[in-house]
Amino acid sequence: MKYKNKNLLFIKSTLSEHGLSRTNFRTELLDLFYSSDNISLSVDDILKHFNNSIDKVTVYRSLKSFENKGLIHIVPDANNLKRYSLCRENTCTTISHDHNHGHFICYSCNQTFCLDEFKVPKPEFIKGFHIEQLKLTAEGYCQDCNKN
Amino acid sequence: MKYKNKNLLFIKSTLSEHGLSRTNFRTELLDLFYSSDNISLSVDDILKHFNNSIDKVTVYRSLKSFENKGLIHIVPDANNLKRYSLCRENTCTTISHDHNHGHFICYSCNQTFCLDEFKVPKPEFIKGFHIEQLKLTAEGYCQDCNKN
DNA sequence: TAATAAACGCAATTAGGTTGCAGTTTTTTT
DNA sequence: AAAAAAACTGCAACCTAATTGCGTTTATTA
Repeated sequence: MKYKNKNLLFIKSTLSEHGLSRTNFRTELLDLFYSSDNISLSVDDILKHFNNSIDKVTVYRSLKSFENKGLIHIVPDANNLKRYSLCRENTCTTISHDHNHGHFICYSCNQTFCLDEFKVPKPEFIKGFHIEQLKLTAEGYCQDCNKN
Repeated sequence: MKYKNKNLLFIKSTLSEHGLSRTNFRTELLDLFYSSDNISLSVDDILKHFNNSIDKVTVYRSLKSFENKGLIHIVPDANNLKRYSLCRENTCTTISHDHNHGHFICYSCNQTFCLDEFKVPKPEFIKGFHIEQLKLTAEGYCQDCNKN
C-alpha cells in the first residue's frame, strides 16, 4: 500500500472542521486515508500499518466517528466484510453517504476501488419497491493482479 | 414467510441431479427454498422454520453444498450478513453464480428480494479493471413496510 | 447387503465487531 | 493558564456469525 505523508496542518484542520479531536492517532489515521491513493482500508490494514501499537477498539471507534462526520464511508469487500474509503465527493455528509457511484473489488488482492465515473441512474421505484439507495459493485481483476 | 409444500419427488430428483444425498433435512430445506416465494432466507430463518430441531452446523454445511452445486446463491442483507436465495435463472452453475440482476434490501424488515428485471449492461473494462461480475443492490422500503 | 461415501450433531474454536468503564488527552470555559 | 467539560484511549469481557474436528448415523454404490 502506497503511503506518503500529507500536510499535517491540513489534516489537523480537517479533523477540527469535522468536530473531531486532533489526537496523535486520529491525525495519523486520517493522514493515512488521504495518502493511500484512493484505496480502501480494512481494520486489519490499519492495525498492521500501526504495527499493532494501537488498540482495535480505538480503530473501530475512530472509523465510526470519521464515518459519522462524513470523512469516510464503508465499502464492502468480496466477502461482505467492511473496508473504509475516503469521501472525495461532495455527496458524503454527516447525514448520509450517498454513493451511487460504483465500487470495484479485486478477486485476487481483495482491494476495493471507487469507480466515480461509473454511475447508473437511480429509479424511484422498481416493482413496488421504493428505492432510496443504489449500490453498484463490480468484481474482477485489477490492473496489477491482471498481469499474472 | 409464505410456505407451501412442493412436489417432493421433484425436490428429491433435483437433489440427486445435483449430486446431493436425499436426506430428510436436505429435502425439506430445498422444499423450503422452492416454496418461499422467491424470498431469501437467513440461517436464522431456517433454524426457526425447523424449530431448532436441526443443528446450525448442518444448516451451514447444507447451504454451502447447495451453493457449490448451483442450487442457491448468497445475497447480502443491509448489515452485510448472508442470506440465501434459490437460483431460478440458468445463470447459476457449479462454477459461478452470475447474477447481474439486482437485489433489493428492505431497511425495515431486512428482507432481500431478487429484481430479475432490473439489469445493467456489464462493461468489459472500466478504467483498466477487468469486470467479471456486476452486482446491483438497491435499498429502501418494500411494499409491505412502505405502508406504515 | 456389505462397503463406501455423504451427511449429521456435538463441542470447541475462530473472526469480526461491540460494550463498559477507568484513566488520559484534548478542548472549552472562566 | 487553571479548572471543568468533553472527547478519546486501552483493557477486559462479551456477542454473534460462522467454521473445524471428530465420532456417529444415514444414504448411495457395488
